[in-house]
Amino acid sequence: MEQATSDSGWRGSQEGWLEAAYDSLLESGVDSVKILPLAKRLNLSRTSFYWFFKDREELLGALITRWREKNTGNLVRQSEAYAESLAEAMLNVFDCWLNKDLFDSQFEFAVRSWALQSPEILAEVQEADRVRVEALGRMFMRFGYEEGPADVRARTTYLVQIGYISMQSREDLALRMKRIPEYIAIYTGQIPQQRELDRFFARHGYKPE
Amino acid sequence: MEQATSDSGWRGSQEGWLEAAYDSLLESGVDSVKILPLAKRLNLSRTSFYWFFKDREELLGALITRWREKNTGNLVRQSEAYAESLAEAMLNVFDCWLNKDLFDSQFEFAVRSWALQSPEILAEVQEADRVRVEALGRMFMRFGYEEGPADVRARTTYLVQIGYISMQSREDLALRMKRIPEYIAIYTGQIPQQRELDRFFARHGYKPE
DNA sequence: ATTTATATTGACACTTGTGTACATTCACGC
DNA sequence: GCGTGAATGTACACAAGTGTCAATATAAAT
Repeated sequence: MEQATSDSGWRGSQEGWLEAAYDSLLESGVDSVKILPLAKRLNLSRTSFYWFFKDREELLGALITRWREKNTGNLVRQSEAYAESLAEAMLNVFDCWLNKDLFDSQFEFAVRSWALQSPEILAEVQEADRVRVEALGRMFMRFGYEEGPADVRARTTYLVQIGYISMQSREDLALRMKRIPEYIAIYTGQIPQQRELDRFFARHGYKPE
Repeated sequence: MEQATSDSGWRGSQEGWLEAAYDSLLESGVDSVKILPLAKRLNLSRTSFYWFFKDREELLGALITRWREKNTGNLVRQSEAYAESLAEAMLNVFDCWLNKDLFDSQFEFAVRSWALQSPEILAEVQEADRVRVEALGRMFMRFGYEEGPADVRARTTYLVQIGYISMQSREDLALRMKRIPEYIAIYTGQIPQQRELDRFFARHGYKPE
């Protein structure tokens, strides 16, 4: 009979292997996503894997789908969210950079690194970049920018974040928050209102001194 | 007796293996830098490798040294070069982004991806980031910025470029040149002088319409 | 011609990974 | 308790990589 996938008494599951693969990908890159080590981690026999996935390829495909839906999906959504000013709209986008549920930076970096050794993944990443920059460009245009300048500003916004991710630096929340108003000013040419910042800080559980 | 390393009648050499390793690293990442495939590429026996290098580790170490000396070395040099205005100084830095001899973007990306699977490389990359951002920060300070704002602007400048590299996009020279003045304006808050731009365009062999 | 340092090779022993075939175990419905 | 399908495990065959060793080749110096 069919079985609810979770909590069915069995030790393994699609999700279990996928989660282990995800962990390994983030920690050490695609080449570490090998069935043998995952099996050890899960305390399962290596070959048990093949009950859930056809082969390694299928597992890697599942990882990419997960990445695409989470990161690109949420970034586009945030860039389209309601806002009264450009600064507020930008702060909506910044939610992504501070909330792991909206945008998974480590996942992002791991996938971009993966692109180096796989043309298919490279195509995926470049398509994602295109979609994201276009979404940000539309955001600037909603607030009165012409297409050209909107594009350069969208790129600056996006590239700084991709660069930041690529630096893999682990700065604390306070330091990052302190820099936010200055970044907003550079990207939008606008000083954010204090109440906009307060709302932003509040929803990220940050209390400025 | 001692022998000039190049053109000594032998087929292999330190440089030969290193060059092959470099090519493979840029094409497909560290995990592709394997002795067996390199040997095939060089039409040499695999084991011949061990005459020039102790083991794979030593080869990878040589790659890192090459990267450090080239990319970090030149970026720091360019940020310290003579300039009459901040915009001109920034254009000196931009030389790096347009001249492969000064800054090797693909190499940079490959090394950053490598950092994902090796704590030693991660430490190298983070040290490089620190050194580079500090050098850029000093450049802004030379032109009157206070330490705080100089740091944020240095970061923006640097992060956009790292982000650009991370996008692995292959845009043509004309498109990139067209965006330069706007980027300079965003980073420095200054409009570059026409003669500064002309000098910059000229030294990169670009003729604006 | 002989030596010598430099370079190359094949054979060996080892490790880590893949995927298939077949047998076994387990939880549950009847 | 018995069967059934879902899940796991064992055994096999294979591929690609590492590094060591002893044997051999090559160019040049004497």
